[in-house]
Amino acid sequence: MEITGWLLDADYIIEDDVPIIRLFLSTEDGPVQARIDSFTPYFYLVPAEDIDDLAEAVADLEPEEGTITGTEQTTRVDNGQKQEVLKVETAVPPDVPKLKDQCWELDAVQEAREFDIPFYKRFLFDHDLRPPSRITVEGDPLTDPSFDGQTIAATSVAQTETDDILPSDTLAFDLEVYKDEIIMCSFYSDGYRKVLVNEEDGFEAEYVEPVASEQALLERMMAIIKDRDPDILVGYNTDEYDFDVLRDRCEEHGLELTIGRTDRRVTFQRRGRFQGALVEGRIHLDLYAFVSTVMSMTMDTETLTLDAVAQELLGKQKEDMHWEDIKNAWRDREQLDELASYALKDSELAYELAESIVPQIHSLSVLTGLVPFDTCRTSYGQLVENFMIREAAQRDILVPNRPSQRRIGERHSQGDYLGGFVYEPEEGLHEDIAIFDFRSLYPTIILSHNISPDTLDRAECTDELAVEVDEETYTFCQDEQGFIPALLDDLVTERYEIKDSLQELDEQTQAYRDADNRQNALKILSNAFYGYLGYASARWYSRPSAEATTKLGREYIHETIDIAEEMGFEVAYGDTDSVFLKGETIQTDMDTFLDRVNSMLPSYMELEFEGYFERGLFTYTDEGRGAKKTYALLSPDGDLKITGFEYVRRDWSRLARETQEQVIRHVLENDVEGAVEVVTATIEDLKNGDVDPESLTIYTSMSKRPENYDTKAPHVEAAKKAQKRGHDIGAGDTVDYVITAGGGSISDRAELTQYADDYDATYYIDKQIIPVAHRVLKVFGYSEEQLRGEGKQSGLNQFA
DNA sequence: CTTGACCGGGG
DNA sequence: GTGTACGGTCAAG
Repeated sequence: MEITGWLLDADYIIEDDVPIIRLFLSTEDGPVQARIDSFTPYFYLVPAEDIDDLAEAVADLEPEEGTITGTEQTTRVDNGQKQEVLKVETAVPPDVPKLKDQCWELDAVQEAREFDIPFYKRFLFDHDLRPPSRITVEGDPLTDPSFDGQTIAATSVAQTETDDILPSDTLAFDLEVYKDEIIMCSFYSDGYRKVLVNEEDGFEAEYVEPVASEQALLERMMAIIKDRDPDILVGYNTDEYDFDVLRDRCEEHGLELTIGRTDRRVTFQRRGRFQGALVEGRIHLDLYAFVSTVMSMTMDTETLTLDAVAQELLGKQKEDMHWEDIKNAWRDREQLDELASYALKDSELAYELAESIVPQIHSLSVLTGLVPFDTCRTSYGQLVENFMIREAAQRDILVPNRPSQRRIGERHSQGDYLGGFVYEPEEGLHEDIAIFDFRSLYPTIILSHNISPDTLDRAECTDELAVEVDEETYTFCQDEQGFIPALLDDLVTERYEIKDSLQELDEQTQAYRDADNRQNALKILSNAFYGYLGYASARWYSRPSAEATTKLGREYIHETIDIAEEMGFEVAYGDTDSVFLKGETIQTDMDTFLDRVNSMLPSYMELEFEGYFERGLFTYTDEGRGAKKTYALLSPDGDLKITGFEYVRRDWSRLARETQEQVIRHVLENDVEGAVEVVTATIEDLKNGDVDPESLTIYTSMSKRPENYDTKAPHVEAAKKAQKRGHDIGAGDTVDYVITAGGGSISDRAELTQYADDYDATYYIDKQIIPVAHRVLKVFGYSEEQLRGEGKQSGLNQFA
């Protein structure tokens, strides 16, 4: 029989000493497990000298551990050169590491290769499967009571359409815990809301289901997941928190945590510093894992709390209930419906985040060939590397070995190399700024200059590109396209095509969203190659390639600046791939400028017009030089774009942040006096006690329990005082406090916001408002004293 | 200035 | 499990 379905996940098991690949599918007729028993584990040996000598030595080998089931002489491409290798096949995957060690000791062996690629990945890469798109399997039905669905013994597997990606069938969940016991478990899905509550009385909401005990809650929770049987299970920080709790509590009650489609319990896959909770037969995605590893790079928020991430991506907030309130409410059995609603909200946010994030994970999976479980938890470096390994398999390229710890240390100890060029701005206000930037600068440099470890310093080459970096000269052979440029060629070309086609699609359609996710995945991956070349743990690490890339980037920016200056524009600022230009004729001469720059650029590279701004503010550093990476821009429609002002952080009060934004806005609207007035008025309000203490709150997280601090710090003292009032504050809690009026040190007067009846105006003026305002207004000659409303001559700080 | 410990998210 | 992979910040040395 033949079955077509979306490939959710893959793994392998060993039965009767035979490795069996298991593919978990979702089909229109329900879950399917396809088992393949014909795939053989293998690795490669590179001969020290002669391939026949090597083959003979391996044939004579009597392994102490593991079984060699066959060998084959074949040819692969190694660092751009043809290389004869011996493919060694083993009985089971665990034999591979054992046998490669024994083989590597043979004199005839130079080195072993491709011995550490997990068996299920090897299978997916070699068959060019792209989870979670659709595949077709052929074979006979099989009885397997351990799987909740149909099982078939597959004899053939093939990818069908890669653009037919798994439709959403998602269940979000979240736990609430009090004193190490689960008190609530919420679920959210399309048309489904449920909060299980370990408390039988007092709840009104229709979605609440009371249960009699924690054990009953766990049993009901597992039953709900099995009953709803979702392909995808999501949550926020579920790998490191919720599943940890579930494991512990199930153990406590003697329950098995089985919520997958097999009879196996949830397993925890250690991967360096993270663990992933694997639910067999489904895709468990921890949205925090993907947000923190991949998405945070392009996000504005500094913290990756569910609240902040939902705020930025969805424009929505969690309900306004603090952890302290939750504990108290539960302890006193008060506001129970608010509690349930809070619990539900977290699942709802996770579900809504999943609607936008999961398709991105899927697109990256289709591109890299990783299963969504892995894509969700993989760093940029691993994403690139897995993509390269799969492409290497398709091109008969021999994958380099991972560097040893010693080698990684050596790479680190080489220190940093020069990055992008940053133009030091002249401080003050600049008018009429046009910003231009290079479209995908580093990917297009690598592509158009054929920068790659396998084109570097080639012995026989007719067309060489020399790049001088410091004292060194690196040459990249232009005769044939290198491995990395070839990959980027595909990625960049496809992305440009999709970007073009997007313009003809309606944004509301699924086709648009699919194409947009695909182009975003292409962008994420292609932008990660440059970083990968300089990543010390990379198999294809090439510091010369990374250095040459930034060197060429600096050259292109300099040439762009030269052309701009020749044309009479003034350069206000520039950073790595962008230039900020000024000049009365900038609007009319823009096309000429772009033409001149673009005509000097090689193919693929392009300078684009990014935007026009009426005014820009640049500050200077304490040394009196133009501050790089710190500026504010005002667009013609009144939008502010603020970059790098360090006071715009959570460890500053909201009043300070808002004051700085207002000051910047006034200054950009050519109203410096108005900016000063904002400061003066804010100071007056503070002095008169007219400011809401909420806007003075400062947030700091506790790294340890309050009593374990040796030093006296405001947040620690506030926490200690709160403890005396009966609060339970532990390591990891975020403390929100206000500096109150009165005598003693700052720390003595720090109180949790809820207990702050007043505030210390002097503190907020001197330590919060003046610094953020002065940061901007010093550019216009204002001293801190002047902003405080004192005569410059006084020089005394009366508030000290 | 360099080195080592700590931290992220969750309740 | 064909295991075990981060990067930034901050206090101490």
